[in-house]
Amino acid sequence: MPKIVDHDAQRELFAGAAIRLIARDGFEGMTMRAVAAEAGLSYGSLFHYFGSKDDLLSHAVRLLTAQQSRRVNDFSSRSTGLKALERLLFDDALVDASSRDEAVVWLAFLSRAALEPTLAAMHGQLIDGWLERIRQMLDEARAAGEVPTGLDSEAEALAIWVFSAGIGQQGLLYPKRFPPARQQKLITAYLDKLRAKA
Amino acid sequence: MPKIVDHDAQRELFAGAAIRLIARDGFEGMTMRAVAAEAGLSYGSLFHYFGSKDDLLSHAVRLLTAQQSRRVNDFSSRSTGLKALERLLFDDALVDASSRDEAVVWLAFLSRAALEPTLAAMHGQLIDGWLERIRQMLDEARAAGEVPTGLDSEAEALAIWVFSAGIGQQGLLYPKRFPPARQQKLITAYLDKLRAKA
Amino acid sequence: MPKIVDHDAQRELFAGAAIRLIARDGFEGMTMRAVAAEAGLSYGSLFHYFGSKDDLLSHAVRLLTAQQSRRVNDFSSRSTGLKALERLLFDDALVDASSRDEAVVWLAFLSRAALEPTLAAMHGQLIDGWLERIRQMLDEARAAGEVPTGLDSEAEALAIWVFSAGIGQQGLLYPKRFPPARQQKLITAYLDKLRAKA
Amino acid sequence: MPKIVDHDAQRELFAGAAIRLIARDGFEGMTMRAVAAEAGLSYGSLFHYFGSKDDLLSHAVRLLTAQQSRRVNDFSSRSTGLKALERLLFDDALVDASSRDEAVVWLAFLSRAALEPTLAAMHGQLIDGWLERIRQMLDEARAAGEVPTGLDSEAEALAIWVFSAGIGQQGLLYPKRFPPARQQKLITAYLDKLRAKA
DNA sequence: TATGAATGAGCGTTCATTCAT
DNA sequence: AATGAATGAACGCTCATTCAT
Repeated sequence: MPKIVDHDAQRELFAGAAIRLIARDGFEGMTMRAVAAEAGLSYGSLFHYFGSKDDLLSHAVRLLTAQQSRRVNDFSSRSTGLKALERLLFDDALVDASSRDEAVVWLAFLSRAALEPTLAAMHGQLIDGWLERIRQMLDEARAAGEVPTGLDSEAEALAIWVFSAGIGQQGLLYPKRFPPARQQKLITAYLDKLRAKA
Repeated sequence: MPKIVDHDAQRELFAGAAIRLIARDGFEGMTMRAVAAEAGLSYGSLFHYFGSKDDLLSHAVRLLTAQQSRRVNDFSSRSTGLKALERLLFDDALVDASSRDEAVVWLAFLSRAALEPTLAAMHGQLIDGWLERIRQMLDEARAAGEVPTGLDSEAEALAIWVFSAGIGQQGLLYPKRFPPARQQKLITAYLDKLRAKA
Repeated sequence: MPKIVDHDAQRELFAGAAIRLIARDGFEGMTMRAVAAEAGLSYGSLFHYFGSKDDLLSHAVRLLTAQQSRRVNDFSSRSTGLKALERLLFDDALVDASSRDEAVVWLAFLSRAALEPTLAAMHGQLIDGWLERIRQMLDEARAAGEVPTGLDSEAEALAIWVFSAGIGQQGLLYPKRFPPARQQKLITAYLDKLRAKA
Repeated sequence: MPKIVDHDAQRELFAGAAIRLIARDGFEGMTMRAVAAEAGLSYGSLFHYFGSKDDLLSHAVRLLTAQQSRRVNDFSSRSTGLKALERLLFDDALVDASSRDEAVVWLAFLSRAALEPTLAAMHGQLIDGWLERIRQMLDEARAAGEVPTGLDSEAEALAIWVFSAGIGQQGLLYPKRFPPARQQKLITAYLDKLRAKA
């Protein structure tokens, strides 16, 4: 009689452990043995759920980005326009103590994506999704008269994205000079410039 | 008398090989054997010049950043104001085929800096140096009347830095959507906003 | 359920292989690869049972000395007095073909103990145990009237120990001049001198 | 014009450095680079004077034993009988702080001699020389009436040798229990037993 | 399905030795 | 003769992966 287990729950258990360890030791520093130990499950069973380390890695990243995507969607549906955009960026791009682990894993992912086309493709899809959300918010803002009618929402979405992503990264790497409050201020100032033109 | 060799030249030979391999295989994917082969010298010889892999790694990063610092200094001394700043950002922040290797290594370095305080400190120093250069250029621009007199050059330097760094990173990771021309346009548009206020 | 193996039996398998190889190649000459091959198991497997070469080494020495200690205890419980002592020394201090490996490993251990305080401490404990056994036998012999009542059993135990240890070592290093028969004769002659005084 | 150097003096310089390093790091722990550094000479020149590490090692041991042989000869020529023997043993077998290095190297040598026939042969020759000196002293003592006329000087020389060698070794390995004074006492007590029979 | 023992390729590092100058 | 750079085999150790139970 097979033991009844929730396959997906076990997978998430392992993936969560992997994320914590990547945040601590980096992608390559994470070992399969350590993941099993961190998850509190046996070593051998890890290979029942993930065929290889790469498999686990990509699942962990997918888990991470799914959570982020869900948050983006939440924001874009809960409110509209520039205010929604600002709150989204505050919540998602800013890096503080609570989001540090995620940011470290994301950076590690980027570093690998620069080397592996497969991961680069995955990265591209995620970016496109986020850009589309931002563009929609900008269109809403324009319709609401918050920003100039001549605004090229696609180009501006790109600019906002790289700006806020850059801010978060610096917040992770150099928290002394880019504390959360400073990150906020930079984002607010940027959005204000958009508004000012109106 | 011993065989006459230029110690520093040999070190640069190895460090250059290391940079190429990091760009191809990542920090951890780079092996000492591969570096020796890439440099065209023997494996054992590598350890005459670098006591350990970490030693080689930090020297390679230092070489990279020294080159970047030198370029920044060149720009800030050769011309002045916004024009100088724009050329600096074009030359240094943009990522195209020719600067791809450097950008990959830099990203790998950032990824490690998120885990190791020593590298984080090194990163902080480099950032500070670049921020200072940008601030000086902004001050010159203000003195020349290119930007509003009320401009907070320190805060704006931060914004310019994270923006251009973010652009370069996306240029590396998603060249299809962020080709060099698009990167240029984004930077130009950003600087124009500064000017527009004047 | 995992493959069922006797963890301790595997450890002894490796430790036994280590002892044979130390006897052949010395402490430093023994390689982990050779131990695995000698034990008939794979290289990687060795590191499941011993975390490091030092770990294996100390376990091997411990195994050796445990066997010796057991023999000493056997002797001191099976018979008493000078006769017991003589048989103990014949069996334990003498070096012939059958005990050569043990003696070589022991000598290698001594050589390392002269350099490493940790091993020196281990050595001291072993010596103390053996000295105590010999002293007890001498006390028994004195109680039985085999040796003079004025005998200082502690000092004499020391003398007997260094003498028999010295003989065994020469038996190992110079078997032509110190064959087992000669070693026996020297020990017998020494003990006779004790008796003669009675 | 070749530089005028004292070939043998350079060799002794290296050999002396080797002995110090063996005493500190063991036979295998001694590296050729460290020897050159310790001798204050260049690495490459070491190989002008010694064709290989083994060559250096055997020369260092030869230097050590030559010094010991010289001392033994001195004693056997300067005085006679039991008194000479006692002084010889005090001076040569005892291990105190000043002779520790020599004793460590000697023990390392023994450990290797157990593995290499060449060194074992060298060891045998040295032993034979020392045994012969002791036998002569015993013969002198017998002629002088210090020991019983029935004494088997050859067998007794063997006994004295292994006893004093054993004492010295314990003095090295377990100085707390075998301090120099205790070593002396044990030797004196042994010789007294010889005399007592007279 | 679950477990952890078994495997061996690959890593960074050391080092005696050789060799060009 | 003197120097130290060059070489590569060998070492201890790690680790993802496989497999027997």
